[in-house]
Amino acid sequence: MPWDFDSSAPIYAQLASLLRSRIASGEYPPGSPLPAVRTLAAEAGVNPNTMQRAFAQLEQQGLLYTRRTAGRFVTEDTALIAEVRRRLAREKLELFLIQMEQLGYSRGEIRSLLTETDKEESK
Amino acid sequence: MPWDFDSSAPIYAQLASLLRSRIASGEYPPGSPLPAVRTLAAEAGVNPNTMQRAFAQLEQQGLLYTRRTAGRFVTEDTALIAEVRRRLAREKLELFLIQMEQLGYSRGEIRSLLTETDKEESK
Amino acid sequence: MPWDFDSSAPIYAQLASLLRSRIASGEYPPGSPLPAVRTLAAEAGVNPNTMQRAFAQLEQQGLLYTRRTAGRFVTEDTALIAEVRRRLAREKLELFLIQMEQLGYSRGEIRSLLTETDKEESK
Amino acid sequence: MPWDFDSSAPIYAQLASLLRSRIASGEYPPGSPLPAVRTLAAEAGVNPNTMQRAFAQLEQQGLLYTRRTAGRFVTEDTALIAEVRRRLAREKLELFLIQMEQLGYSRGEIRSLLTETDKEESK
DNA sequence: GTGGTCTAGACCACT
DNA sequence: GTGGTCTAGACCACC
Repeated sequence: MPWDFDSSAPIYAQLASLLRSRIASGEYPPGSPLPAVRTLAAEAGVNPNTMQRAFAQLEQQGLLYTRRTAGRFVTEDTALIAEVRRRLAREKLELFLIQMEQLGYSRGEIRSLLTETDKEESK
Repeated sequence: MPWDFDSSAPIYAQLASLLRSRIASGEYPPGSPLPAVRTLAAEAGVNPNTMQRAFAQLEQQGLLYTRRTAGRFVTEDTALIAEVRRRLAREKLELFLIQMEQLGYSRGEIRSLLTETDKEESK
Repeated sequence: MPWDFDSSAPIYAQLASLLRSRIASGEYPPGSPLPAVRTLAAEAGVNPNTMQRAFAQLEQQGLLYTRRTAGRFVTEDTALIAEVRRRLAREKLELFLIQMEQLGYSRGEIRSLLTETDKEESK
Repeated sequence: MPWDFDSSAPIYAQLASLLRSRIASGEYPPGSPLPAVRTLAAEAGVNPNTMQRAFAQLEQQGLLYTRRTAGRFVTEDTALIAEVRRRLAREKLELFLIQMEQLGYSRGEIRSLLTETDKEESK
């Protein structure tokens, strides 16, 4: 039953997902300090509590650690980060492939679409 | 500004998007009659008015037409359908590529990921 | 440095600990419904949010599961419950032994104290 | 009413309790001079007044006495010390037994747990 | 009625 | 200044 509009995941989960991507992509490098909860909360226009909750998810996942009074830091476990990055990429790939197959695209067609855009890029 | 959680598009737009995919993919073939508004609305757990509005969008786009008393039918304009299909695929492709780039994946890496999953499929 | 008063664990952790004991001891049997968050919160004189947080800990630990709109239920995984019960007992035992050793009691003395109280009980 | 989290005893009481244990265990032997209030207060990171108050409790209990200008000394009343030691041990034992009973452990099970740890110790 | 989420604002401990 | 905790009160989705 594909009737499931409104994705509308909780905000804290969406924030967590976003921060996760930033860590995975290296935008927040391993070991680096993260912006303060209040800062990020203000930037995103959410309550600090909500942002806190997002961080809690990442902390539980081991992607960051907290030093009381000093702030939060990205984990130095680059292997973990790499693994998360792979997992995220994999998830996005699968979602993409499913959607394309739903539109009736074969793997071959998808691949040619890809090379097509490559050429456009190089223009 | 990447701070843009959800956006929570209106339900009728989400429904329209879904129906559009079904037409583009051939699940609802050209010229075929569409299920009744009431039926689809009930399936989706949505007010018939909302579903009506979704249909209106598609009709305006030319993807379907109404025959009074007989119901709604998918357009026979296969060229239009094909064009919509291409556009949808293109949109999904771009979104996918942007996400992958955000994770630091190059085109080459993406392509090898693709061929990787190809092999898994054929197992 | 044994100078570390405070104990003062967060309330939600204390609540979680208490509920954990009740599950481990069978006071809340496997599969049984738990009282509503609001009820327990009122009983304990804390904010529902705080009680929620306690439940979240137990849920993460797998000791209970949530059925939206229906309530929370103790897990049916009796093996897990038994394991938690053992762990809790072990922790309390160790704390007790450390304290007794600090007071200069040997294992033999501790054991005889135990049998002493047994006799009192049977009076 | 089992809802009674923390209670968070006043610091001076926690300090008194700790010092009491040290006297009971012989770490501060009968008749021996106690460290200066200021020293202990500094060690514990506490205001000397607070530590003073802890001493006052013990003095009232007869566990130590003050010799003006010379300082504080542990009582020579070994009977009293022994009695306090017994009382403390008894309290801890009872607390432990209550907790274990709450977890559904019988005296027999508790005793076998004890002998179990004995074997581990001797490894 | 249930749980889930979110906000606004507060206080604490630490440094 | 940091993170951590807590409260009070609100709204939502579900059945």
